Amino acid sequence: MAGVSTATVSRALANPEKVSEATRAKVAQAVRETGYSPNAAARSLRRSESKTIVVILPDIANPFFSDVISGLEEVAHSAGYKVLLGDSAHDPKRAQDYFDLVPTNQADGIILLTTEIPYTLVKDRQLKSGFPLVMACEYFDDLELPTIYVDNEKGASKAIDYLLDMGHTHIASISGPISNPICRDRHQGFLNCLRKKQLNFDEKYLRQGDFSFSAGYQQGRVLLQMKDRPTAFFCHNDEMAVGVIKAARDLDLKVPGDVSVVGFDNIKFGEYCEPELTTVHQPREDIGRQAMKMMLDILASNDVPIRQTLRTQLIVRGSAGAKPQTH
Amino acid sequence: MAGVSTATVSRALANPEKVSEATRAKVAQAVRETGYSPNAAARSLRRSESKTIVVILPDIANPFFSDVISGLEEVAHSAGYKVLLGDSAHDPKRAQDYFDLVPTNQADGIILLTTEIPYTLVKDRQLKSGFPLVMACEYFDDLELPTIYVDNEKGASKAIDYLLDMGHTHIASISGPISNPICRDRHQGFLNCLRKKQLNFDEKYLRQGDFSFSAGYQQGRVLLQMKDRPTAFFCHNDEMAVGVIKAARDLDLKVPGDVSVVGFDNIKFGEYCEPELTTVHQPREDIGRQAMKMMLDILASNDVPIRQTLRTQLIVRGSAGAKPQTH
DNA sequence: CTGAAAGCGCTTACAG
DNA sequence: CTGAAAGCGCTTACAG
Repeated sequence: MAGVSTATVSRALANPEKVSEATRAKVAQAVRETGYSPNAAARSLRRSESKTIVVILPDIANPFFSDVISGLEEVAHSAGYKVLLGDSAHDPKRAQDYFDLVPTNQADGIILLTTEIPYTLVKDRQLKSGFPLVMACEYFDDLELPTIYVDNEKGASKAIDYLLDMGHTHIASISGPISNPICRDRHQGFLNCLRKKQLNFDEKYLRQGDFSFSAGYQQGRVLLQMKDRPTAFFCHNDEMAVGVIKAARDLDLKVPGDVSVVGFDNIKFGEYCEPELTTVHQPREDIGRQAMKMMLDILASNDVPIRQTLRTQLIVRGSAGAKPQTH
Repeated sequence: MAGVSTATVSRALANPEKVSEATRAKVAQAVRETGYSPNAAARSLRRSESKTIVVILPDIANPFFSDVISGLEEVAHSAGYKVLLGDSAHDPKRAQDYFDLVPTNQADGIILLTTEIPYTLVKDRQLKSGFPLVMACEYFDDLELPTIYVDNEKGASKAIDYLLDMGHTHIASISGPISNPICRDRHQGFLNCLRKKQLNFDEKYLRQGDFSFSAGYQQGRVLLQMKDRPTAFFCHNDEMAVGVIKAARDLDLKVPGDVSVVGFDNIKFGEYCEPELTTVHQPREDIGRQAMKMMLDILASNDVPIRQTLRTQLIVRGSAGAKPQTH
């Protein structure tokens, strides 16, 4: 229709500078009239790239991830990449399926936001050097994977130092799964602070949850019903912290009058609960942006650092206060 | 390696019943040894289908959508389809890009969870009969699009009848954008209930928000500072309802003692705020499942209904109570 | 600056 | 039940 070969059309569309201005105009006109759009499958086949990055996350419903995703998409989009979101929570077979998108050329790389997938899956891929795999938010401690996350030990320390400064000595921890390295780091930060003050940690004050509201509620309830109940809680995420606050309310305990609660993540909702949540902020969009930049660097065969950490920030609101006098 | 032609390998993998058992075994063995995986781009090109469905939603951070997505993915996955999530919120150009995935063969269909995208985009596609487009949760009232959503008018009526039964006569409404048909339906349900009781609606009690926490907070604050402030609020979603509760708290008003608040959607978080939220439940996973089934029906050239509605349910918790005596 | 031609890796109608 | 062959729609090295 433009009176030129398909080769020229291809060039006019993909590398306009390789084509004369007159031809470019004719092609553009014909494209407009016909409503032509290039077939992406054919292009993928020819170029062996899909311009798609898969992001595997444990739970779409967790508001923590939405900001990470925004950051990820921002960078991806401006580089002409699409983001395919994969929820792995329900079964490990799904994670497998998502990983398989790379060898089948449906995706160019994988960004992992969770360690809750079969370890061998990651290990095998990581061994093939050149498999484009980036980890964000969490990490595997025995794998040399390009990773971007927050200094969890320091983050926890900020929360615990704050509670110690308010006089608390009986501090409980509602941790995420202790198999998770970031949870171990946070717990380490916790212990370090106690040690500096020559305080011992009583193991009965440590409970594990799965980062859900209800885990926080259940574990909080158990701890609050102990005869020497803790006067403060450090929770490994905000949803569990909100669960603890509800447990306290149900037991007629005031927050922060009777119990102080500190969360982790700084999700939006923390500003709207009662009392407003004191928490440790993670720069979620930044994590997302950096992770996608790392991925693009890998795909461009640039060098990428193995691990990179960002800073947290203690956000002081109303859910933590002085240790109660009577205790 | 299996000593057969590529045609036979292809058949052994895609239509095992067309191949002898011995051959099938040889192929399977070779696949295992080589780690072969078929190139999806080539398959897409040949079959002209991508087995990918794009879902366009206004805001990934809104927890309302995560359950819809679960339902969508459940059905998609079991039919061998992938789901590509697209956040359209930030700019309309993105929505355009997502729509373009269909003519370029990168996606087989579009599921829309929002009306907040350029209208012409949808209109043009809808005119091309056969363009695989399904709408869920919301709808365009002047477009004949296969749509699955909830009976919003009835849903609102359940909330309002409940408030009227408790003696409230000054009920405020914090609506979503009134340009949104589902918001008009909800408001209509509201007005119908008042009319049945011979009550007039005072327009000053109607405020619009954008479904965010902060919109609920701001509009709630304005309404609660009126001299004849309402004794009850009907909010078009739960986040705005939570915002109103916070506004009441900041003004030293008790919920539900001084003000009753009812939300819409029944998001998880409603169970963890104080007081727990009374709200109208939407069967979100069902909506998702049905929407994806409609899409698969369209792709299989089966007939699909233009509009299908599901039922809501009033969830009574603690945020709404009797009209205060003193008022 | 442009065209002819080859080839990316599948799938499938056709022939045997 | 199996193979040879064509073709899906691009892109790009090569030649002019």
